[in-house]
Amino acid sequence: MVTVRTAPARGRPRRAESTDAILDAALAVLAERGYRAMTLDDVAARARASKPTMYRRWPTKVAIVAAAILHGLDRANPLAAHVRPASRDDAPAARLLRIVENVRSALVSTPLGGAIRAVISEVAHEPILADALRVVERSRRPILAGAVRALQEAGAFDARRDPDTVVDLLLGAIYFRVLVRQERPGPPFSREVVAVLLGDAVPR
Amino acid sequence: MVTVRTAPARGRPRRAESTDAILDAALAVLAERGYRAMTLDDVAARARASKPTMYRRWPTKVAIVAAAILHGLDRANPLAAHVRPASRDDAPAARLLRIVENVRSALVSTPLGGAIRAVISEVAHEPILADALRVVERSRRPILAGAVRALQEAGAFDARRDPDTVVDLLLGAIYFRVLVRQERPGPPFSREVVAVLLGDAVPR
DNA sequence: CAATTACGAAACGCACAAGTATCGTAAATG
DNA sequence: CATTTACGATACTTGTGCGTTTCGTAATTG
Repeated sequence: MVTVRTAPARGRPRRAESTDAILDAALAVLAERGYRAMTLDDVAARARASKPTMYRRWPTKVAIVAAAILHGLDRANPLAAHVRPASRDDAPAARLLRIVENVRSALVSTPLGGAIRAVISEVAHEPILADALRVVERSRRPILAGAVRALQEAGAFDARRDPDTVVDLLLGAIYFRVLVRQERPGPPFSREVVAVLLGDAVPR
Repeated sequence: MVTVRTAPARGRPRRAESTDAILDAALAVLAERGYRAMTLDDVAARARASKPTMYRRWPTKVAIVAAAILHGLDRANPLAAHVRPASRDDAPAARLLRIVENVRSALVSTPLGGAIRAVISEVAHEPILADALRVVERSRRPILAGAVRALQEAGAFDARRDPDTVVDLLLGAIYFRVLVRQERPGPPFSREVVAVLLGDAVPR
């Protein structure tokens, strides 16, 4: 989380809990109703805050949504542990599978995932959202690409292939299933996706 | 195209060119401005038609957008030939590559592709759009899955893998690059994507 | 205690876009 | 020629939601 040093602090300080509550509410409403149907009155009500409190923190609706997504990302990193973090000690194949599965479960069944699905079309015309989505994307990519590279070094996967493209295939399959085919695949789908690349050498 | 038999026809008939012009305009505006910012006045102006003319044909904005997408699909099938149609006579690998490339170029640089990118987030809350997107998806899937199956039968690809999942990887990679990574990959990307599955045995 | 800033509640201004209505005219049928 | 329906142009109605303002109160500093 990037915190900006603020002025010396006069008068009554802002409630930090409100900030969190607003971003959580925004994420939830976004996932439930989509970007278009999400109103700031909804968010305010859900956060038990007032609109002026929101506008004191962010200037526009898109800014709030972008902040909510980054907030969701901050929140997801520690929480991803509930599935089980992919550790350096795993066998490369198991490690890859675990990361893919984390991404799947995040996209399918977390507020951040719902929010991403809701804003993905807006991104083309809202630079602020585009930046936020890029941050999310880039937070996962190196981990995944690293796992692919480890497999290549271990001789388990063709070393001539570009790891970034391989990541596109893996994550793309999940996004495609959810966004285009409009389904909510479960954990077995992650296994099958990884198996397409590694054959039946997918553990656990 | 599904045409519904209409009433015996009294009075002045509707201009079929207007219908086409409206759907073309809708597709273009959709791709340019996105669903939210697209106004029906824009569409009417671009189609050189009036709003009543539009509302005589479809009842709501979403209905127009859904019709435009299906119209774009009708229009794309013959036009996909401009790239070069994948024929039954191709070698399986070449055939697969050609279909993937067709999908890539359609998504990246065709009005239908732009429209799909624009509506993909709305789909979750607009059943009419969800149906339209499903029609598009299902129009391509069997062709792709068939090409995968041919490769499996030819022994060029692991026969134990589910062809539908393989299709998700292929198309997903393209959609992911465009929607999430916000890039516009060119033809080489199609080759690299297919190469991830088939190795360097990708022809042409 | 004075000054400053935050808070919730409520109301408001305002722009914008979907969908409708009106009107004079055009194209079809019988 | 009478009837019916479509057309473009234009104006209109109506709802909605962003962003602002006001107000009485609370929390902080000096």
